[in-house]
Amino acid sequence: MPRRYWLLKTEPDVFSFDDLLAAPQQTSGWDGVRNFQARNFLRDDMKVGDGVLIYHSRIPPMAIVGVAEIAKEGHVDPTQFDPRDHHFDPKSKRESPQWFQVDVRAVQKLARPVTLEELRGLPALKEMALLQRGQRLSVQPVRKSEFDFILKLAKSRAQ
DNA sequence: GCCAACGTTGGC
DNA sequence: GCCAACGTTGGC
Repeated sequence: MPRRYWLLKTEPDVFSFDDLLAAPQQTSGWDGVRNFQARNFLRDDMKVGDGVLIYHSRIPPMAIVGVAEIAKEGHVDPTQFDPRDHHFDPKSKRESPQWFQVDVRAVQKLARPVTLEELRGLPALKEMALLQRGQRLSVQPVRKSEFDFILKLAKSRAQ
């Protein structure tokens, strides 16, 4: 099975790439995802060693800011059972959990953020999920060509 | 803060 | 199973 590539969105005021770098072993559970399509990627498709782009949404500058990798494959997201947690799901039963997470380990911060604005209009990325109209999935597959292109972009125009 | 896009819920 | 109402995402 060849290595696959993904993009994970996060709101940096909630959890940023710097927070991931500061975590023990630079690793964190990617919990709180409450969308079935995204859940299926987390539970079924992500494998240890897969490459991950971390994207900051909502707070400007919206940008891809770092690279990570899958450190642990899909396992139960405990926040679904915690009534005090923002992501609590009263419909989730312990014997049949609905929501899953992976563990993600930081690999490197990009030399500079690659902004959404910059990504738009690049022919090499015109099919990238992040850039499609109306998309809002927080867990997205990324092509190897797109992953490599973005890493090169971050280096080539680094200040 | 606005609102388009889209996912989910629930009445029927 | 349909679909209107509602809630959320996330760029602007």
